[in-house]
Amino acid sequence: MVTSYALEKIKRPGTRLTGQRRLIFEIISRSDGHLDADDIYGQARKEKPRISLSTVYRTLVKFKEMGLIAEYHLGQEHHHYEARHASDHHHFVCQGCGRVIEFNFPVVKQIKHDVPELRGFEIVSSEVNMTGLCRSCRK
Amino acid sequence: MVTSYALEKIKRPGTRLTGQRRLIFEIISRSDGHLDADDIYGQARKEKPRISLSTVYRTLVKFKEMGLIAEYHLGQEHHHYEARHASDHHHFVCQGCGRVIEFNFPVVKQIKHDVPELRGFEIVSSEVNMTGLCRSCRK
DNA sequence: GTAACTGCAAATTCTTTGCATCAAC
DNA sequence: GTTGATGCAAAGAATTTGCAGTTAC
Repeated sequence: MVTSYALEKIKRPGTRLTGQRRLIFEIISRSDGHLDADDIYGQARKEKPRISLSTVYRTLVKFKEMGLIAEYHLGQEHHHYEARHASDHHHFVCQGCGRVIEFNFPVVKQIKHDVPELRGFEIVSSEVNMTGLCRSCRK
Repeated sequence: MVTSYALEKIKRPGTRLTGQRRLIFEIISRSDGHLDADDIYGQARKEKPRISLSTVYRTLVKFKEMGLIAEYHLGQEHHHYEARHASDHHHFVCQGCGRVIEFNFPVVKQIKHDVPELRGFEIVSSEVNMTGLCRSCRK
């Protein structure tokens, strides 16, 4: 059971809370993150076979706009999405095994402190992506 | 005139230095960065009208593999490329005016120091992307 | 009841591939 | 001469859009 507290944000003038949106949000929330649009579509169809891919895409755009989810660009492939809980949570993709390692690092804080070029800016989202080799793949 | 010192890397067994590659490298080098494949194609055609988009893409893949250029995923759009000079150079995209601000920040160093999850990893590339509002757009 | 949302199919955009020809080594 | 690179056209993925019908508010 997913607490849909965050979903209440959806219910505001001009935006409606439909079954499809509720479902998509649930799928993203209960996953470990790193779902792409097609993964979401696949899972959603199990419960609602007539849902369409365009609805998934349109919903993801909405959720992004509303700050409910974050979109990542890992590797050269398509986008991945995850629910926005604690922010400042980033990604390392191993070029050997393809595994994605998540890690925490307070970039925004560090950058506000260390980067004069951005002084006075409002930082809304931040993303750190690294690639390389994990311990096992280094050998 | 672009010093093609870096291009010498290309001349190694199994890889040839063609006019197209020289041209594409020059375009990327002399630009301020943030060219996408189509920008490069457009500029390349001015000098070599019969060059093809596939050559541009194939060349970008080669250059990436060889570490000559870096690929960025700014915003939700397609990829952007720039020559790899000083690394640890990152991007902020203003949601108001669309301007891209570059800044320097030693993420790799910081993360090696601060993030236990990645201890023992070999970090090959790093990318920091931020979005938000620049000073002028905050009003 | 009205405006927002949906499904479907078609369109777009970005990127990759197959193949015959060309050119760097 | 051999093999890697190119141009072209066609295929392929990911994403967006137009529109008529549906549904949340």
